[in-house]
Amino acid sequence: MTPKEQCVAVSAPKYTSTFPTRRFKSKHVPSENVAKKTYGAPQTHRRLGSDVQKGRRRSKANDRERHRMHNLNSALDALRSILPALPEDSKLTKIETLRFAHNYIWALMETLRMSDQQEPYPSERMRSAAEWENLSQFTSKIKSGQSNGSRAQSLFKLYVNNDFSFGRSSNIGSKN
DNA sequence: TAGGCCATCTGGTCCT
DNA sequence: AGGACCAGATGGCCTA
Repeated sequence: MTPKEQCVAVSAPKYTSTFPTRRFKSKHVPSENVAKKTYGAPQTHRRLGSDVQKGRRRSKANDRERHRMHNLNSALDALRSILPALPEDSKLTKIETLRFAHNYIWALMETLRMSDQQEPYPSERMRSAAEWENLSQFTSKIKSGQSNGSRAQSLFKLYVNNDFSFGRSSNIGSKN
């Protein structure tokens, strides 16, 4: 098995995502014979035991870790499924999903707060009227189904790549 | 081709 | 002792 084939086999997930990926198209080939990657010599072992025992423990730990990460990904998929999405846009990355969820929750809370207090203006935490305009434009476009225009696209990116909830819409490490 | 994103393996640490 | 969690390492795929 070539290194490439080996890695593809190793990467084969046992779960199936409900979302098409934007950047990762059918790269994973389901395989029951998951090859083991070979890394450098093992470092000091805290636990004693035969190599066979250690091998079994490692294999079980790998299975658990894989399962744990699949659960984490399933939770992320569930989160994606309840977030508004642009029709032609495909799956958000993990970090985009978390940022968007963070901003979206905050926007909903801000909307509730304003309706409770009958305030026509955003809170002082909102940086500017333009910022509020962006937020309300985006939510209204989502609600009206007009979320496929270029304006909506740019607003969507604004939501995904910025953090609105700390008084300033700080860019939080996005490359965009 | 470089950089981003991902799945997986791995060893260490903490908890039950 | 064993499981959960975490971060680093590794290498493949995809896009700009």
